[in-house]
Amino acid sequence: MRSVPTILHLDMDAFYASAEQASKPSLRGKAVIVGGLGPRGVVATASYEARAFGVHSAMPMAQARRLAPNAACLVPRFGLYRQISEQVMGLLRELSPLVEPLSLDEAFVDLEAGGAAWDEESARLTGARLRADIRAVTGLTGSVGLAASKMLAKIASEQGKPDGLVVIRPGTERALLGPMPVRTLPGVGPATGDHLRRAGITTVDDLAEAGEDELVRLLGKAHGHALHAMALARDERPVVAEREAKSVSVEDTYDVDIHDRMRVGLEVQHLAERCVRRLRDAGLSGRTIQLKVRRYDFSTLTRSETLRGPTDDPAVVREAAARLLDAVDTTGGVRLLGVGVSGLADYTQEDLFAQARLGAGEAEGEPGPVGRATGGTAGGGGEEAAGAAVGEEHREAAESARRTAGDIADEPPAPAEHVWRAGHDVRHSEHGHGWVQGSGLGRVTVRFETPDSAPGRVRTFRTDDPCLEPADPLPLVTPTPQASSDPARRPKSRSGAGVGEDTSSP
DNA sequence: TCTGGGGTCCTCATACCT
DNA sequence: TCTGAGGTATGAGGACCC
Repeated sequence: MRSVPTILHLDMDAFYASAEQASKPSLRGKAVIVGGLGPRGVVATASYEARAFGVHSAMPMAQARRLAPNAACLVPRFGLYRQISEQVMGLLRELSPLVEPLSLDEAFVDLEAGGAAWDEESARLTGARLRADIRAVTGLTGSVGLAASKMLAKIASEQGKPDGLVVIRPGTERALLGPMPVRTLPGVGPATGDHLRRAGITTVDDLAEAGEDELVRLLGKAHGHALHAMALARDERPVVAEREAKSVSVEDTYDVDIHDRMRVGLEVQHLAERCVRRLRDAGLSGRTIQLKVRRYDFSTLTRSETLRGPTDDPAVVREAAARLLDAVDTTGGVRLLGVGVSGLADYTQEDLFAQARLGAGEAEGEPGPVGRATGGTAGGGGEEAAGAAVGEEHREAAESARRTAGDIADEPPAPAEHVWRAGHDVRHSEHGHGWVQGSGLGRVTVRFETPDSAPGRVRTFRTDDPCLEPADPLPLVTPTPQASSDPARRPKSRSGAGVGEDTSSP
């Protein structure tokens, strides 16, 4: 393990909820809960104001609403979060080529590899500057942890939350970790935590004292070794920039359990098609098809089948999923269905045909998947990508509406109309930009405000009002001409002037 | 109180091959 | 020809993460 705290972990504070507050002035300082709004929804993120009521991630939304009845509850807008995430990841990549994103709101950076830090002081300065840059570019706050390993950097950023920076000095790790509960360590969840508690192990010190053999006996080889090393603050995992996806899957939880076997079959077909769409969008194909069924009693079954070769053919995936479903008993009803593809390969069916043609005699160069154009999913123009993401959300909204409608009755298909989802942006030809505060009974309530306006006024319209249409999210910070492209602002040089006294250290 | 969605990794059992 | 050991692939399930 290195002897300088030059691994940085960034964790954006209450990311989805903060993004919503930044985009909606009337929600600033208020309890905001982002998550599924259906009867089986759970909380994805709660603002710190909502957390004060006891609301937290993964809590059933119904329970969250009881705890914080006045909170604003919004569905996630992944298009917006992806946009902001790209801005943040861009700032991280200015520091080092070794950036390992863990999710939209979290990443590791190897500052040493990028020359952005070489000792504790330079690391601290770089971390402080990064936080300032994130705030300037996105309007949001993030917490930074700095340490000599990934595990410790992550623990440090957790300690810094919200809106802080914590450095764990090399040499102090064991003393710091020792008294912490075992659940602090990554990879120790509720099940492992319980298991260890029953064995009398509750703190990191207890883990270290238990010894490697005992931990292997309790938890198995891989987990036992890994946990023992972590308890001794040993973590040699490098920051890895490029990680390839290993599987692609889609799943849906239904508002009401599905009992009708025919309907279950149809849903599986739809899921297979959506899964293939995602697979193709990523320029991938896969060999193993997996079906997931969660039954009425929450028991979960998976069935999988490995094909002779990779495919991205919707018919092939649909048929495999249908075969797998044949082997599953769904009497009693199902609450969730999912279809996934793993054993991924970096080419599509068309490539296979192309390769076959080449093999058959068209002896041209460049046969492999390397130079393949993948149709603008990654790295394309920012605005275009954002538009695509929003479109995707609208498609998902329509899909969700279709599902819900299907749960209620077998009615003839309704005429196409907009689905007004809470929190989503809209534009009114007369009142301008706003967001949906709620809808129902043929009415939609809109609050007209923008990220840089004062809290706006609320108006109610008919859901089919022709003046109202869905809109793309507005940028949270109005871009200034030379923002972030000014090299003088870049935290690259070794002569950085002092930045930020807001740092803390344990 | 009633538990999402999209992933990764590990363990254990089984089958097949050498 | 039979048997067992070991490696590898596959399938199911579970824990964990954000």
